Amino acid sequence: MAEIAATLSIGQVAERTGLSVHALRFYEHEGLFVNPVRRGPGGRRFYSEDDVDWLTVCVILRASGLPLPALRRYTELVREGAGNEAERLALLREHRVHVTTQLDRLARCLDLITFKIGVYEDLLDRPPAERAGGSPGQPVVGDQGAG
Amino acid sequence: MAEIAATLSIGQVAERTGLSVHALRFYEHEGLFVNPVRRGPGGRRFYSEDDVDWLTVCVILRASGLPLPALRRYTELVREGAGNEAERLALLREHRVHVTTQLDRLARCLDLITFKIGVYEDLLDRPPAERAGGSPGQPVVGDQGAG
DNA sequence: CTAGGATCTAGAGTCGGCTCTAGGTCAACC
DNA sequence: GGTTGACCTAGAGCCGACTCTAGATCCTAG
Repeated sequence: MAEIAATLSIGQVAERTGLSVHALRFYEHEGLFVNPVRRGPGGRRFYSEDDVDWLTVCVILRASGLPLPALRRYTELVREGAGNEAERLALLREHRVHVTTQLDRLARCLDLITFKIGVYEDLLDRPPAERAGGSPGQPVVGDQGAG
Repeated sequence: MAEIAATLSIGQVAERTGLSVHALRFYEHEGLFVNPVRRGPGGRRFYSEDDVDWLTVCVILRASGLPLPALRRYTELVREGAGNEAERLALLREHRVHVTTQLDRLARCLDLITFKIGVYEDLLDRPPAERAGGSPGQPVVGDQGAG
């Protein structure tokens, strides 16, 4: 547990989290940090490894569609400290429902896409002669003749 | 195959597809219809069941994240008719990659969320006395003490 | 005949989440 | 001492995909 790199510049944090330096300043402005970002000489921001860990969680929550206001709320709860775990849990559970719903919907979309891909693959596998003979007038798939 | 409801009003189509009437006009403007939308007396739009079928596909493709320009391109290919199936297939395959990537990412996000939910559930199941005694100073989970 | 509701057009506005600009400071190197 | 290059602030701009507005038209019912 050596004291390595307790202070990271905004550029370094951007590189590690995948967020842009603009986004980091924006997140700070939006109250998405648990602890106030410290400043070095000249007013430059310095971050800790804890900040990076927190941002990593934020990135994942954002990637799963948690809107900024909800993320801000969650941050506030964490900032307030122990005692509000039930509310944090509720927020996470609500979000999990969202994510699973999204996953289900996407999976159903994937089914359709895969089905249509299959239809086109079959169509392109068949030689043209065979195609001309096959059940004329019958659309291969719904979309007005084989969309 | 009786000739029922060959003509639907924009309101009816909105209801069936889940798109708003505004969105339907917008889609038309954006070239997302395979066939030109016919007009009744007074310039009112009338749609066929085929239009509804097509829109249903559009809705699914949009829901899975296909951007409008790509959807327009696909529409153009279908409009052009037979002969460009390979290009349609390529477009769909590319999109499928996108969707599966999205699914993977979401699934990984879900893992984290579920993990954090588990942590909070454990925490809230334990009686307060027990909580006070448990490995003091050790964060329960990364986020600065139990995010 | 009139009122209500659905529709029309063209174009402006909204929203979320950044992203970029302008104009400036500061430290380090050549 | 001049030039990078990373950083600063405040605020404007952008993007995608609608959504909404205004003002007009049209059909149907009472």
